[in-house]
Amino acid sequence: MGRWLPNREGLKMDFLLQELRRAGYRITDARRAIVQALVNASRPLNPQELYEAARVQHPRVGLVTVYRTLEALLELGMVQKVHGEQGCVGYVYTGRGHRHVAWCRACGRAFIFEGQEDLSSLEQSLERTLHFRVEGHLLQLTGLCAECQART
Amino acid sequence: MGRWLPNREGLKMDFLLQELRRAGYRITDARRAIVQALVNASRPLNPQELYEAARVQHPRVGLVTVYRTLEALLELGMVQKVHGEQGCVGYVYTGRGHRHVAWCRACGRAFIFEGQEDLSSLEQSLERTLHFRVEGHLLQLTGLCAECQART
DNA sequence: ATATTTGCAAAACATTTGCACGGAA
DNA sequence: TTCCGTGCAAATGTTTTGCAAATAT
Repeated sequence: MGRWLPNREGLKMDFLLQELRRAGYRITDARRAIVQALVNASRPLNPQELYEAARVQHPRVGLVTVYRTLEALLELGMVQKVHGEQGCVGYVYTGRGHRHVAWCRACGRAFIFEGQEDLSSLEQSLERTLHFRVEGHLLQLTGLCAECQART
Repeated sequence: MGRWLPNREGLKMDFLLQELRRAGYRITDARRAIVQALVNASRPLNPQELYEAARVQHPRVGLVTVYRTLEALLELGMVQKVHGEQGCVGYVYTGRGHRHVAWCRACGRAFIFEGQEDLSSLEQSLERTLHFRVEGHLLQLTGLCAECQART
């Protein structure tokens, strides 16, 4: 792949920076480094890990700025917290829209996919039986990705 | 309701204590108080809140014991962590089996229901397209319960 | 020019651990 | 009697806050 062509991660990074700018945030070296580390990550990163990854690019960045940037990206719906069986395993870039996450417990990678109308029948059933009006949901899957199944 | 008849919460409490005993845990005053506070709660409680509630029954209980008891109950699948839009809102008794949670953002109550095979089509689709083998999932809903809708 | 953002240090908060005593089985 | 469980205190780990200096717009 020629290095003068933007790769997939470069596109994601530009998109994220655009979204931040559109929302009124300023684009700084710290945010660039954090966003870059995030989209380049092969798996969800927690704040500490993201901090360490961002420091490669921008050594003066502080952990606090990582927290603040994650907060902004969550607010904008660009990033999701990923839950493994034992709790939060980190944050992952999901992009805009209704995305779900499948997390491989073996390699730790997260697979992002569009949330189809999978849950509408469940939601209708809740509405009918409990009269509960569903506004949002958290759906995350854990298991084994194709490669990690093959590796067994 | 006659106080000599076990009420719904009393039955839940007995069940939880039995399950703890079956798993090899000893039944102590601290565990009794914590379990009682948990099943009597009208909404998910965090460790601090559960600690305060348990102290009504057993003032000598320590916060650490609450953490350790919650850990045991989670391990046994008797209790689930409840996630609101902004993060964890506490732990709720769910009983054995595959249960899902709908959390009302207005009154804070959690509604527990059986997990039907809602997700099997989604899981099959993941299997076909990504060859991802789903082993477990986290599904929680947020919205408004019937009473809180009426109250508007 | 000016309002946001940053990084530091410290505070606040949450959770876990070591250990001697107490209590369930 | 035996070993598990307890509560305390302290350690550890995580996230937030106040603030003066740096910087994007």
